[in-house]
Amino acid sequence: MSTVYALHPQPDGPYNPQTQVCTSCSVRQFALFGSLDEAALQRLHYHIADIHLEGGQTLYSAQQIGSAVFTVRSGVVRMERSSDNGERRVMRLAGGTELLGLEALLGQTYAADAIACTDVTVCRIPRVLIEELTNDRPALTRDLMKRWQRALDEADEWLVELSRGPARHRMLRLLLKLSEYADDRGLIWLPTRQDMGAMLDMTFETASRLISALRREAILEPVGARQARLSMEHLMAALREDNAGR
Amino acid sequence: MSTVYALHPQPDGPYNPQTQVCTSCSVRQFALFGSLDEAALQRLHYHIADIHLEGGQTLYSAQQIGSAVFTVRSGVVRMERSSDNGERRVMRLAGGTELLGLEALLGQTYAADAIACTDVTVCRIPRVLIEELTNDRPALTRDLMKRWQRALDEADEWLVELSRGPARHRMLRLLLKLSEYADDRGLIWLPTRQDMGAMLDMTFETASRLISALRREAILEPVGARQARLSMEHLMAALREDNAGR
DNA sequence: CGAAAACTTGATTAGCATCAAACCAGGTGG
DNA sequence: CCACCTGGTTTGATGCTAATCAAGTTTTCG
Repeated sequence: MSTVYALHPQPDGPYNPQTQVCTSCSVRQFALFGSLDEAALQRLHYHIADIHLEGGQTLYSAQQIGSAVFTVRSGVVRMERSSDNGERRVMRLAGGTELLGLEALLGQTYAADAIACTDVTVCRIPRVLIEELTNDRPALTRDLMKRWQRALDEADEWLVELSRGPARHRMLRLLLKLSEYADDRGLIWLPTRQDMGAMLDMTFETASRLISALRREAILEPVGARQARLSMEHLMAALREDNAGR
Repeated sequence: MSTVYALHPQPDGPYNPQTQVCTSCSVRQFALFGSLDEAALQRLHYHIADIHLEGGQTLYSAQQIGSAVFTVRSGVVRMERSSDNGERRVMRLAGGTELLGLEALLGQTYAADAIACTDVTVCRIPRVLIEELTNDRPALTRDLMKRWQRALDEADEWLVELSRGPARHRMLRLLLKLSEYADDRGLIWLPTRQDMGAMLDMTFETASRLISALRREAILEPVGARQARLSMEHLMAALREDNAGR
């Protein structure tokens, strides 16, 4: 069911080892190599692979020895940890231009599972390539540090905004977070109730009740099974009201 | 009440601008400059200040423009954010050899308040000094990246271990975390009930009830007002039992 | 010593978990 | 094609956990 590309990228299937893909990459100016010119890209000795995943597939797993980082080009990826007794906790989400698996650059194992929520395209960037580039490109290290800081900011946000207060408040904040990853038609990805529970530390029944309530309040309108349209005005109003009442 | 040293270190009082302090620093081999030899330390143009804080004093505040990072040499510091309506959330703790305020190196404002929990000694390391050193010491950048990763690991741990599950479980995990910062006599710093509430997202009454219960169970024995002795065996037993029951 | 802050404990209530049942959509095999 | 199954979802009934409100005690500090 779930395929892992972190260690053994296959030369066929979703794997596409053309470095040229970078020069035309839609997220390049925001991504890691935004500061590199085309000449520098041509000189790369190692392959940047283009990977496609369907929702539910695993990009990499916690405890694996990581030999690459990944730039998300489209779709949403969730970072989660699950304990031996089957309990899951989604720690954060990652969307366009985000860089995942930074710990691999330090020779550490991956700290969490990275699982595609929607259909996802990512670039696999080998660690050795980063090492090669940083030798003559000190600007890249600063870029990497900014990536770490961004990950840290996200972690803090989940701690402060999504792990605190009553269930309804947490759900509203989650919807706000999901709106950051809305597609071009303005639709957000709507997780399963189980996943919502793992994100917000509540049971799936509670998540279901909350979503039903928000639908009745016209904050949310499901579109198909895994998507929804948000009314940002109603959402914002609900959040304000929610903040006022504490 | 709370003094801020981040922007304007005073030449008198707790401020001690001797670079020599580094060569004899008790945490140097674990800290940022562990890899620097004495000659390199002598060449530093900028002062590393030695700062002493009492419990409750602020090291720096969120939103300040940071011009320095800080190495904790002794004591415990808490990182917290408080919203305009007075709600606080402690995001994590930092103890010996930890490096705080990394975001200052990227020209960002501090992301949280850093407040001394116990009496604390820290080194103030100006950003310009780091910049100077990284020019001819690429190993330092890798060291910095490890610091970022460590902060991220801590953030993840708080998310997974201390922001999830029933109140008693979170309190037990907090005590385990506090045991990492035990002093030489084996005593842990015991936060106020308010602070426990801000760390674990519960009311101070609930925190008080839990601590009282744990005292009755001999997991915890208060020593003075702000300290306690832990029975690690009892604590571990309680945690196992707690994990089994879910 | 007196006031303020922190802590403890009790009574009540609200919010969420748990247990349970029914519903629905998509997929499989007869 | 339909019966069936499975996994996700919804909703209801009930109970437990932790918030809230309240009072009293201890500690701290000017």
